[in-house]
Parts: sequence; C-alpha cells; structure tokens
Amino acid sequence: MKGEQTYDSEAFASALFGAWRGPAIGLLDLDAFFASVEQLDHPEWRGKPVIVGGSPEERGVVSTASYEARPYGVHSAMPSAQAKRLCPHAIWTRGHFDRYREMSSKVMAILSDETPFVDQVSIDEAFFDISPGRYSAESPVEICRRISRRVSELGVTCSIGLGCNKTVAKIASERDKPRGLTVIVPGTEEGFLAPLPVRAMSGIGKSAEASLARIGIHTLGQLARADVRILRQVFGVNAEMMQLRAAGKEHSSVTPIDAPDEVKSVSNERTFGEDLTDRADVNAAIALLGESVGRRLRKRGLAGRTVTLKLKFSYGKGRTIQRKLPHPTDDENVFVPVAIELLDSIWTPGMHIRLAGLGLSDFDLSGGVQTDLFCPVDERGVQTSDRRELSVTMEKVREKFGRDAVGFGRAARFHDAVVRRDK
DNA sequence: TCTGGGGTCCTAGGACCC
DNA sequence: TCTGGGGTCCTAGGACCC
Repeated sequence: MKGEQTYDSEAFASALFGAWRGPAIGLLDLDAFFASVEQLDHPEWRGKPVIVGGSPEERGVVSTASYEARPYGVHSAMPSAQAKRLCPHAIWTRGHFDRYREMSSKVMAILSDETPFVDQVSIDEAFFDISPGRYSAESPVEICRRISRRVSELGVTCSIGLGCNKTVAKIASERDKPRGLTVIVPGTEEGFLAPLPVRAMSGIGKSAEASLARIGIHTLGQLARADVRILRQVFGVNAEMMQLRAAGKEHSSVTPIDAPDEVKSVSNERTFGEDLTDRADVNAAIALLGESVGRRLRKRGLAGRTVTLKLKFSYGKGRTIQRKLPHPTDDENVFVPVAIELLDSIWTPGMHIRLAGLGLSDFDLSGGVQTDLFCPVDERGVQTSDRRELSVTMEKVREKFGRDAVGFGRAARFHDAVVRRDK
C-alpha cells in the first residue's frame, strides 16, 4: 500500500481508533486495469508504456494507458493516432477481454468474501458496504487495507475511496491513484465536497456542467446551496437528489452480490476503416453484426422484442431507428431482415456510413406464449425461423474450428469489403 | 488529430383509447 | 358544435458512464 489520504487527519485518527459512525461505503477502482493485466501477463512489458486500444492506423481510440504512458499525455478515449504521436514507442495491444473478465471476477470474489453487500458497476469498479454492524464490526479502514493487500496479491492494484455514501466514496477514490486509500470520515464530507468542481460528481457531464455554469454554479458547494427551483431547469425531477448528493447527504443502498442487475439490451456496432457507400456492403455489415448479437443472445438465454439500428454518417450526425416486434426473438434470421427494412426507410444513394450498430432490447417474456399464424414461436413464446438451427450449428463449428471456419456468403463479402477498404 | 464500443436512463412528441 | 384530459405505448434522440 502506498499512502493514505484523509480529508481530516484528526477525525481520521478517531475513526481508526474509535468507532466509525453510520454507513461505511467503499468504492474499489482497479488501476489502469487492462494495461496492468497486460503487464502482469507480459513481464517484459512491465515498467514500459503500454496502450490497450484500437489501432492508430484505423479509427481507434485508447481504452487504457499504463501509468508509464500517462506522462506523455496519453489517456483513455484519446484517438489512437494522437496517442501514437505523443508516445511513439508505446507497446500496443487490442486487449484480451476474456482475461480481463477473469481477473475482474477474482477481485469481486475478494470483495464478496469481505461483505455480501457488493454492487459491481463495471468490469473494474465496485461499491461495497462495510458499515460496522451490518455484516462485520471491524473497522472499515482496516477492511479496506486488507482488500487492497489481497488485490495486490493477484498482481494488479486498486484505489479505494471510503465514505458515508456512494457519491463520497466514488469521488474519494479518484483522489489518490494508483494504490491509494482515501478516507472521508463521517461528518467531514460536506467540507470535502464543497470546493470541488461540479464535474467531479458522476451524473454531471459536459452538458450539465455548461448549464450550471450559465446560472453561476461551478462547485459542489454552490450546487448544494442553490435554489432547488432553479436546479429543476437543469436536472428536472432529479434536482433534489443531485442537490442531496452534492451536499454529501445521499443515502446509498448497496445490494447484495447475489442480486445482479439484469441485462437490458445486447448490441454490437462497428466503425469502418473507411466509410461504406455501397448498399450491399452495409447490408452485409448488418448481417455480420446480427450474427454476433444473435450468438450473444442465445448464449445468455435472452430474446428481445425491440430491434434498434444505429448509423453514423461521415459528417458526424447519427440516427437510430427502432421497431417493436410482435414476439421476442433471439434469431438473427428474424431480426436482421427487420434491421434491413429499417435501413430501407432512410437509405438514400450516396450515403456515407461511418458506423453501423444493431441491438436487441425489451427482454420481458412475461407476455407468455401467443399463437400467431404468421410468426412461428417456440414453447417460450420466442419467435424463430427455420434457419435458427443453422445459426446454432455454425456457432458450434466455429467454437471447434475457429472464427473464420464458416460464414454466410454475405458475411464473407462484408469481410472482403472491410479488408479491402481497411488497407 | 479527429474522435470506439459497450451500455443505462430520461425526455418529449405523436398515436390511440377511454 | 365544440373540442378536455389522463393514461399508455411507441419511437427518436440525447446525456452520461466506463
């Protein structure tokens, strides 16, 4: 463990040696997670700048930069081409997501070993409730130190924020990275938050920041004291909640780990190395995305009723179009033609397509089985086609012989188009 | 230098029903 | 002849997060 930062060291001492009062919520954030796993798996990369992200030659962006790359100005979400210029000698990888998921579940297992109240928010972040008396009576600070040590033993490191609610814990975790533990002792959160820019609080992005600036609000302290009627213009019905959060007074609930959030949508999208202009290529791209979405749906036992087609054009603007189906489906042979029809409704020759995305959502199956003469449905009420069996078979072949073993003609054609165009 | 890919949630308007 | 209003579903778009 590196150091510990506290907002108020005297109060910190009493929290350490005395009793922690009220809720104790932690936020664990894995440091430069993807890059750290790569350095763990490639010892020769340790101590060197490593960038996980899309290719600088195409339209890639940086997903994670190791701490060695950050002094060059490289950070997440930066276009890869720019990162390459800032740090030409960086080691580049597209990433290994199965491996990241594996490491992530080991970390989550450590957390749930310490408390059953764990709320995973992403692959590299989780809230946990260690309020004394709720599960254990041990000092929350001690528990955090132990979590940090146990995570280090896996070969990656984390930063932890500890406070009375999620907002405070999250902001505290940002304070000291990497390998930090920042404790905001109960009773000191208002003073900790007040001087911070509004942007520090999650839920306030570029747009809300600009709207708040227009009414003279720049810090969380100002937000906490503002007239709630004026805040409604910015946050609508959430004004009271945002104000409560800015004041450090929100009451957070951390749900047990065995109540995972259900998935709401499954989608895939792809930005092309060069814009697609040929309608046949766009259709092929949609078919290929559909195969991937269908496979993921079947793997998770999900069937959706709403098909969403997403497009981005070369000039930057985007469009999404959705259509609700009479029955849920997990079969791309059913939903890809729908997506193609959606494309028909807006396609004009000469369009330059930079990105295409396809998603299924609305997974509620409670409607039960309905018979429909024109839409064959299975015993779950899921609409399928006679080609679904073929899709499933092809998946099995791919699992055995590799990704490129089989494919529809149109998918192969799309591959050709992309390979040709990506050159 | 030119901006990914995976998501969640909210809003607002129109259609439609009563 | 005039023409309300609430509720719900569907769709499109945008803000935000990691």
